[in-house]
Amino acid sequence: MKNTVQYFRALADETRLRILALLLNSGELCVCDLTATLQLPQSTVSRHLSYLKNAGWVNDRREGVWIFYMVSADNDLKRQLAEVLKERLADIAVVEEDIRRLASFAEGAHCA
Amino acid sequence: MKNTVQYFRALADETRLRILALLLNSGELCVCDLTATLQLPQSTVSRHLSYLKNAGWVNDRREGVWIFYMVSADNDLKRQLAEVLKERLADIAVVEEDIRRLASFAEGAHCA
DNA sequence: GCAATATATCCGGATAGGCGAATATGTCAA
DNA sequence: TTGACATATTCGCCTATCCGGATATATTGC
Repeated sequence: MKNTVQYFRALADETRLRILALLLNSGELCVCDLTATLQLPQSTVSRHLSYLKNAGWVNDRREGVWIFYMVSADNDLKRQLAEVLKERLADIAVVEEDIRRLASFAEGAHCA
Repeated sequence: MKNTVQYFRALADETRLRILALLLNSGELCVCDLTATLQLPQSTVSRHLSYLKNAGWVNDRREGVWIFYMVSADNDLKRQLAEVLKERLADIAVVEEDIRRLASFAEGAHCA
């Protein structure tokens, strides 16, 4: 039960929902892409990523200087929720903008 | 977006998940049945019901002295989440016990 | 080793939200 | 109108979590 509550607690925040929407849309992203897309302070983005990781919602992978995050849907509940999020978040205006903004960055050209 | 966050915030608490699991299982229940089943102080149950109502997760209906609560899944997101909850919460030990305890009460014999 | 970049963590301060005993409100029946 | 019961709200207290600037900690290339 505690895990279940934690999964939902992690979803109870606008920034984290935006992050998950972007990751579900793109597969994986590094912190700098997320920071640029969300237009939020780097410490804020990093803190929320750390929260999502602790809650079991994302994994990370280092590649040189960059750390890429991806959604980890490794049980039935998370899998089903991820499906709902992928389908429903895309309708929300802020998320639409985020996805558009992310797409407008040059491919593979991470960070400033 | 604010509504979406609020839906998830309402799910980010063990007591509220237990309440929703019971309501999804039974259709509707009065506060005294919930209090007896959850074995929590009445003020706690009432407070969480009020939270769920504000968040748009439940509706209530008065019948004499009793107030019955039922899940309100009146949009796609809530409908899909309710489906996931109904399927997934039932596996959790605490919820199984709750449902068993509720069933053990005499039918229609509300409250002490 | 040093500079540059990416990421994580620390800090102080604000706010939300949890709890349960006590109390208020609402409804019915006699 | 009074008593009994169901429900809601108030209260003080405590913990979690948010924020973002400042500061650490990688990692890479020179």
